Amino acid sequence: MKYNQVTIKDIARELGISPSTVSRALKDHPDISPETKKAVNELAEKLNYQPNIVALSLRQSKTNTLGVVIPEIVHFFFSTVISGIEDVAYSAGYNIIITQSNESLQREKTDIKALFNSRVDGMLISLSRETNSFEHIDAMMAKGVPMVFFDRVYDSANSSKVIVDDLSGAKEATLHLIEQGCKRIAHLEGPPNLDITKQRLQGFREALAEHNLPVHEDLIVSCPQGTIEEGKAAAEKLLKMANPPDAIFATNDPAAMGAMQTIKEAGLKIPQDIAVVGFSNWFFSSLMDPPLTSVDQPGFEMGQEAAKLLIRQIEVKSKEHIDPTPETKILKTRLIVRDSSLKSGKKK
Amino acid sequence: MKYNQVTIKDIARELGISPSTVSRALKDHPDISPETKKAVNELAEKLNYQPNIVALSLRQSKTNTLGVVIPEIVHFFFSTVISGIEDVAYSAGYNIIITQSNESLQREKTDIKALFNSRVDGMLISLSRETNSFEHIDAMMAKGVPMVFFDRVYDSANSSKVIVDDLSGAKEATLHLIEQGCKRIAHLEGPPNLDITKQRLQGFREALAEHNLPVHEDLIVSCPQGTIEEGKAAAEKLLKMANPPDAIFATNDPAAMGAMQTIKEAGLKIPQDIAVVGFSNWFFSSLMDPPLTSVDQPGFEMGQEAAKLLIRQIEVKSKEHIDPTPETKILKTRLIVRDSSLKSGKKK
DNA sequence: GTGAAAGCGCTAACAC
DNA sequence: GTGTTAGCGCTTTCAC
Repeated sequence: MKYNQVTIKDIARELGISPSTVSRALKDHPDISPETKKAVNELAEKLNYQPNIVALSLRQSKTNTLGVVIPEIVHFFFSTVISGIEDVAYSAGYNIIITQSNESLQREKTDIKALFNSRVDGMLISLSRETNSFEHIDAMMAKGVPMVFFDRVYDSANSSKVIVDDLSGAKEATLHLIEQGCKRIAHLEGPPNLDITKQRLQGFREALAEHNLPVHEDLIVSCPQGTIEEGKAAAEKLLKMANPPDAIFATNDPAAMGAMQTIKEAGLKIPQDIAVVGFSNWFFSSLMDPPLTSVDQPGFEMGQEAAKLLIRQIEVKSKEHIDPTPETKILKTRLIVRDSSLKSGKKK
Repeated sequence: MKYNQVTIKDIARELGISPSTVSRALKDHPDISPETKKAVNELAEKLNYQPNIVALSLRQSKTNTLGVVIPEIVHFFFSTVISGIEDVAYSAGYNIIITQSNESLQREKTDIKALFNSRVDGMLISLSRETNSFEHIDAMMAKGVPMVFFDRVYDSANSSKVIVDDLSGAKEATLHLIEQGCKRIAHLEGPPNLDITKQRLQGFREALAEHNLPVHEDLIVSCPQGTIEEGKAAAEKLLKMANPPDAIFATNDPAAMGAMQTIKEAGLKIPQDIAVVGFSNWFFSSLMDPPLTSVDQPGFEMGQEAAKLLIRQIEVKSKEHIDPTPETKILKTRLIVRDSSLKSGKKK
């Protein structure tokens, strides 16, 4: 902005001293005499001087800004992550620039390039659903841009990332169902190309194996888009079976909701006739009817951890002039049980 | 960032020409010969030259960045607004810097100052719940910083704003209940200091008046924090009355949810025994059981309109060197009826 | 058609 | 203790 903003020069002129003295006085440099400091600070206050960060950024080749590339902002999980990022960034004196790829690889590329042009000090990235090539990422890493991936990560040896322990989370949820006496547990899968889908299925399998329960492959139903409709369709299919399941483990929010709707419409009780657990977040799940027991994903914490990792990386790099070794942080999920008061009727 | 990024100078040196020529060639200046342009562009491509936006910003006193100050990011409505802002900003070539005040006046002040120091070209602001003094805003306006307020606006003559027509929305929702045959309609109010709270109550009153229905003041219950618990408490109080209401108009999401829970727990049917409408957004409301008829708030559109207004203001100001006249944009809500199939049992 | 020079606002050697 | 100078990367007069 122009708006003839007051600069260090204005203060210098008015006080009959040089701009560098003003600069030093403002940052409390030991060389400057107390009187000068006082005069400068008072005038700065009076004129409401505000340092021009853009000039500073150019001068120091450091913008104190983090770029964020996220698939979509309007999503409970991602907005929670942003909030966590903002929290840490604010405390550390960084701004955040948000871009959303809208799940498009093309947009993701454009966004990353734009962030680079803005000379952000580092980037926090969650890949789009479409992303299957990584030259745009590799190019940035080659330039030495600090990057931290979260949730939808780039699985490369030399990139830092923050992920959720999906396998353990899924296992824990499945064990909960088993403890309640469920024997035939269905599994609603998510998008096939995502790693988390595999992890969650694996956790499901491990829980069954631990209790010597067979895995019925026909009880594993795919919900590739993660929509309510898919959840409904899946539940309809399952209910029609000769030997329907006594529980459903839905690995995404909307599918769980859809399934619950269908079950209730069929006149069945949750969890007495069919128990349902979800893989989602406490907020939505608590609103379901009945409230859904679910695996809580620590979005806020993920944002915080990712930002911390990135900031550490940026600062190590600028001070020690070495590339810090990539780190991976795995966050635990938390099973939030909301059907405990109901399960007694079911336990055998 | 340092990362010895290639600059215009590098290209100039390699080609044995001057930086100014390179600059002109890159922006297709008519003076430059086709051969020079070709050489420059090819080398730029080869070296993967990326212009340094920070230098550009300093030079032109224009950052192509919009600052956003929002009470909280993790909120369906606000994240939707951000998405709308991002949409328009991206198309117009602007970055957005997000800050969240966390409903704190102090944070709001800090955020606004930080954005100013970053020399954003303009600001999009939704006030914190605490904000009751406006010097920090006035100071920025005095400096000539373009600002547009949205949703929680600064009600000053010379500020642009985008708001929702809460009065009409509330009226429409109430009329819907009246048409269904409801006679004793309760009103759950929101935070008392917000203007929207008054508007919504006013709309409610007008609808009743239009149908010559009395306003029962004891059916107006305050839910100042807008929490689920408050909604429950309010419903409990209402159900205990000698002559309980036959409908509840809840002016915020969580209160509607809480009320619905209490009503269902009391063994009453929605909407046959008590109809409920909310003032919220389609997404949440569709998940309720039964799905909630509600007044949809156009968050995405609000973000878009606010960003458009701001960008127009910025560009007018920079071109014509005049302060554009403030504009107010009032967006219509949309009543989403989800109880139409159920109401027949109720109509008298 | 191209180059030289100045300047956006700030800081950091280097002088004295 | 303070001033002078140079420069971050870029654009833009003003020369020629």
